[in-house]
Amino acid sequence: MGSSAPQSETPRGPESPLKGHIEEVRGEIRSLLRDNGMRATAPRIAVLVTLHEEQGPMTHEQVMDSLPSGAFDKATVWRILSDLAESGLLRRMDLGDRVWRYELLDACRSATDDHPHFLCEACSEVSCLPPLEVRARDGVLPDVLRNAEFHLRVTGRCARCTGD
Amino acid sequence: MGSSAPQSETPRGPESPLKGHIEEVRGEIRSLLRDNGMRATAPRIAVLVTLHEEQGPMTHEQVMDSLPSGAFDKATVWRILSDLAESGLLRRMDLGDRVWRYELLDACRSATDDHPHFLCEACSEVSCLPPLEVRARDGVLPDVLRNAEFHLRVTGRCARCTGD
DNA sequence: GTGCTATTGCAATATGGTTGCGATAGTGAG
DNA sequence: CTCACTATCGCAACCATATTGCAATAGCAC
Repeated sequence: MGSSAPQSETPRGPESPLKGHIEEVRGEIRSLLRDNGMRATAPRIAVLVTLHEEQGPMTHEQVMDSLPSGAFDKATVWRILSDLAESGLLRRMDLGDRVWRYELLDACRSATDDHPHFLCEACSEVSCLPPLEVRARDGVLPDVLRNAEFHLRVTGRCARCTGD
Repeated sequence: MGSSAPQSETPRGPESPLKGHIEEVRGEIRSLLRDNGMRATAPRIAVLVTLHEEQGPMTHEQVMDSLPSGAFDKATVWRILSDLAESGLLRRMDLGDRVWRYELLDACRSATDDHPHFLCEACSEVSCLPPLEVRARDGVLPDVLRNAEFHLRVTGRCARCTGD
C-alpha cells in the first residue's frame, strides 16, 4: 500500500465543514455495518461511501475507478460487493450487458422498492424507472407470467442516442 | 473425429421416412446458407438443424451438448453462432444470466417479430412471450422511454418454481 | 494492551467468449 | 471428374469478468 493511506482515520479538524459531513456519513456506515454483524473495515466503508455518493447502480469497475488507485485489491472489492448484496445492503443486478451492477439500498431506496432500470446500449447510461406494469396487446398478462414472480429489464437506445 | 462421422452425407435409403425428412431439412438449410453467400459446411448445417429442432433460444453450451460429442470445436460453433446472427439467420440475446442465447429466425419466427422472453432464474427455462406493452402506474410511459427505442427482458421465477 | 478471528491482499483458477494461424474441405471452373 | 482457390475449421492461446484458497493483517471484545 502507498504511503498516503487515503482511507485511514485522520483526526478531523474543526476548520472543514465538508470533512465534518463525510465523517458523519462514515459514522452512519460504520454502525450500518456493525448492525449487520460485519466489521467496519476501511475497504467496506470506502465502497459504501462511493456507492452513497453515486446514488445509482455502479459496476465493480466503476467502484474500483472511484476508489484511490491501488488502495484496495479488486478481489476484496468483489467480495465486499457480493457480501453486502447478500446481506441486503446493496441490490445486485445484471442490466443486460453481462456486468453486475450494485445499488445502495438506504433509507431512500429501500429493499422493498424494486424499481426497474433502463440501460442505453449505445452510451451505457443507466436510468432508474418508476414501477412499471406490463401486458400483452390484448390487455391481459400472458399466461406464462400469470403466476410468476418477475421483474423487468429495459434496454435499447436512449432518446439522445436514437438521433444518431 | 470419431469413426461414426455422424454429420457425413450418407446415401439415404428408401426404408426410412424420418431420414427422408431430415434430409429435406438439410437441403433447405443448405440453400439458406448458400443464398446468404456462406458455404454449406457440416458444422454449420449441424448447428442449424439443432436450432431448428429446438424451436427456441439456445445457449452455446446447449448447442454443443446437442451436437455429437467431440464432433466440432467450441470455437467453431461460437463463430458459427455469431456469424449466423450477424447475417440475420439467428437472433442473439442476453436474457439476463450473462449467457448469449441464439434463436433461429426462419419463416415462422421472422426477423421482424421481436418478441420478448422470460427467463426463470430458478430452473433457467426460457419462454417466448407475446409482444408486450409497458406503462407506469399512472398509465403513461416514463419520460426516459418516451423517445427511446427499447425492448424488454423479463426474469424471475416461473409459476412452477414460485411454489417451492 | 492482548488475543481471537473476520477480513484482506495476493495469486491462482473458473467461466464465457474471442482471436491468430496453419490445415482442411466446399465450391466453381475447366 | 479433377483441380485450385479460398472460406472455414480446429487447435491453442488469449481476454475480461468473476470467484476462490490461503497466509498475513487488522477490527473488535475483553
